[in-house]
Amino acid sequence: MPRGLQAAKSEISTARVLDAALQLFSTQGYGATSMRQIAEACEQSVGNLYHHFGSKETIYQRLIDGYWERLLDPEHPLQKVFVAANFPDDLEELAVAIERTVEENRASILLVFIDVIEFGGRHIRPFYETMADRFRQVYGGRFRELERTGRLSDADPLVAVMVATRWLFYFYTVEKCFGVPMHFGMDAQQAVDGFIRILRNGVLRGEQPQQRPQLHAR
Amino acid sequence: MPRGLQAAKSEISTARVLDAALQLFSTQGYGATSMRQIAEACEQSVGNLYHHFGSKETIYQRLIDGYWERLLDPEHPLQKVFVAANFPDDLEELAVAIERTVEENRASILLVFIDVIEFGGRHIRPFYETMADRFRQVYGGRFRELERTGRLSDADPLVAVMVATRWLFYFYTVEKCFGVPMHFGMDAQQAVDGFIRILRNGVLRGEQPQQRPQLHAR
DNA sequence: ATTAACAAAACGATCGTTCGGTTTTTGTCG
DNA sequence: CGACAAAAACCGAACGATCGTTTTGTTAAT
Repeated sequence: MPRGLQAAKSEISTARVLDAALQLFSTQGYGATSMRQIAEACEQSVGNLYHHFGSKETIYQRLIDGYWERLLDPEHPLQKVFVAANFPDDLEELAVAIERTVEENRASILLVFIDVIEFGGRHIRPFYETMADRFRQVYGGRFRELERTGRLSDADPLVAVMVATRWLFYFYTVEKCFGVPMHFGMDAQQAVDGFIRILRNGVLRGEQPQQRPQLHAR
Repeated sequence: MPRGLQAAKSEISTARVLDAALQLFSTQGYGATSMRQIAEACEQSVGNLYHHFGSKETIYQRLIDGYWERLLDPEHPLQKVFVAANFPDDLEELAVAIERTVEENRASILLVFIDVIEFGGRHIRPFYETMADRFRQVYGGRFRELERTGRLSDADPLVAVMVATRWLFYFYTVEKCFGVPMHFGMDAQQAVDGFIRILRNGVLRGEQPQQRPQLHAR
């Protein structure tokens, strides 16, 4: 069945191949997963996989690209929270969006760590650079008006958003992807609620302006 | 050379083998690293490696155990900060201790992620359970007295310490181990200083008691 | 007839591990 | 001390399995 002018209607289910590969890569790593394992899992011949994908790394790259596109889609809940940019009032929404994102991309997120270890981050680097640009673009402008309201303390709001985003993302990643209790036995909801509360008001009583010790020198 | 009554005096440099293995595992993953690569890197024969270690996984296990013991050593800077428990005044010291810990254990920390991916966290789980116990033990008692001073807001101090510790650890891990800009292009010192400031005082002006929106339902 | 889709065998390389054999060290007896 | 078995250290070939990929061929759609 040759590819026609309309959308290619190939016999093989590409999605099924990618699903199988994702499941195997994310639980064994890239190098430890074989093409024969992938072929067996999606009930295809090894030869046919090479016919459609060309190489093992291409399959892996397709998985990374898919995750990337899903996350950068303007329709994605996480992007909507970013665009709305109601920090710090939207912290609960941010938490929920990140929780769902991690939940729905468990395996893909593990690919990120696999890439860092086995490829030196080669496949994911452009993704995070794009994210950083978009981030500064959205919040950079937004915060100039936010600062004028006088609601924020003198903490750098850009740092604050980064702190919140990364902490939540990492917390849910450990919680949902790693399966290892790396949070000192803390309960998830308690930890997230506590984190948000601290983020807004700090751990010290706010009546008197806090003295700020000199930050450590380098 | 049979092992005498005194400490075994083996010819082979165990440290050299482990160093080579750590370097390879941490840059390629476990499954993608071969015994022949390790043997070549430490200039030993494959047979001799099996004579002294028995299997590839044993070498890996020894590396995990070594990291564990280094971190749990009461003389380790990080443990000293934990025992002193001057939260939140010691946040700068905590940051420095964690930065140094990550710096000096770059490769071993990558082993943790390798374990999560390729072994489902089998080798590292007991370690984090021990950490959690010790953590609650130290800070549980400490915070009962700290709360009586009235300096802390009503945020759960145990959550606060966990938040701080994990955030710093993860931040420096990404910074020093991953080599990928995952922090939205934020500068390291700026981010850490900002984080500590936020942790103490929050991002909102503290004059009036903040209204606390209902946390999201599940 | 042409070409994509698919399957299976084959290729050279490499995997973790074992094994046979040699070298080196050690403990013991004369 | 020297001789000598026992044991550990060490090496490299070999084993069976499996790796990513290619090749060869057949089937099915256009």
